[in-house]
Amino acid sequence: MTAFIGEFNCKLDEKGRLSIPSKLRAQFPEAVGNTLVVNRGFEKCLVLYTKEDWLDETAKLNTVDDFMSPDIRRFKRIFTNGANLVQIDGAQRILVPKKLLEYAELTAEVILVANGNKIEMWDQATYESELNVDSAEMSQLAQMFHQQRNQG
Amino acid sequence: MTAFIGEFNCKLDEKGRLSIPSKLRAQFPEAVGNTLVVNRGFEKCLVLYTKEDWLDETAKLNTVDDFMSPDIRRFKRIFTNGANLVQIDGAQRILVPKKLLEYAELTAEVILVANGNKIEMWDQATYESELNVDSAEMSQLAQMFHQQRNQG
DNA sequence: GGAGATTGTGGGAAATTGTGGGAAATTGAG
DNA sequence: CTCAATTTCCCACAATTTCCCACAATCTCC
Repeated sequence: MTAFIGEFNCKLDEKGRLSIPSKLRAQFPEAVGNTLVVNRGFEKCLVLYTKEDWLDETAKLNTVDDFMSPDIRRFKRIFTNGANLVQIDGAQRILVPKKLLEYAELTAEVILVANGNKIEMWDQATYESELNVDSAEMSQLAQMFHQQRNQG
Repeated sequence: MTAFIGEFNCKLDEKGRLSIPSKLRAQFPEAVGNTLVVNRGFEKCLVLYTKEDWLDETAKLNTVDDFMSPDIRRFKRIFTNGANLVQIDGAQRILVPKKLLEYAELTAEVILVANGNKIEMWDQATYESELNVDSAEMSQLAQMFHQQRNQG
């Protein structure tokens, strides 16, 4: 599995193109070629995957059978529905689909953040408020994480 | 795991480059190569890791699935927040990303402090006020540490 | 203490990267 | 079929980063 590192400030131009910082580009495995997958994130952000990691992600979905419940089917549909293939152009940029731009309310200033095998795309303003925690909340989160981790 | 020792005074030049004292450089395991990870610290400082140690830290995070809960995702984000890869150049320097310089308000005079497998980077002025404790406070802190430690 | 080696500091110049925009190609609507 | 809108491809300029060299400061060993 790929594990990306880094946080980058990028700009969207008026055409909705986002140039991928070379530091990040350099972390893509050879095999990526020029194709990535963008999808909606759970929060108000987008998520970039290598095609391979995306397939792993969808494989995870398929471990739960559609017969199970309407909600399962609905979740899968919504999750899969936002996914888009994007090509990296000659200037290291991708064209982000309009629908997704609107979903994440991306304007000009965008932050790319590595998160395991995913890369999240945030509007700068949104990102800053997401990261704005006081130490009380932080320690609460840490505790919660600790519990969840031990439960599996 | 690496365990660094020492406290060093360094200078940032106008390009934002920090030269790593040879005494510290000598403590890096061979395997480090020329790549380190810088991140924001909880306090107004930055933190340096070897890439390996950083991956170990984050591997813990990746054992918990993102589907789990919003809080999990938030915790991961806050934790990995400003991480950046940096390369050591031919003159034993790293280029500290502007964003992080601003965050820690680093000016010319910088202090590097070893702290387990991390190396903290402080602006000299900030560091001095951080260390400005009287003995009453010190013993109070020690007591608190002891309690927390026994609670787990 | 002095001479040579090593380390720290600064800056110039080349290479790379980021950004913008023009024009051709493609698509879709009427 | 034609026109408009979007997408793709390409080029060019600006900014940043990287690479390199040179000098200053410090350390080490004799």
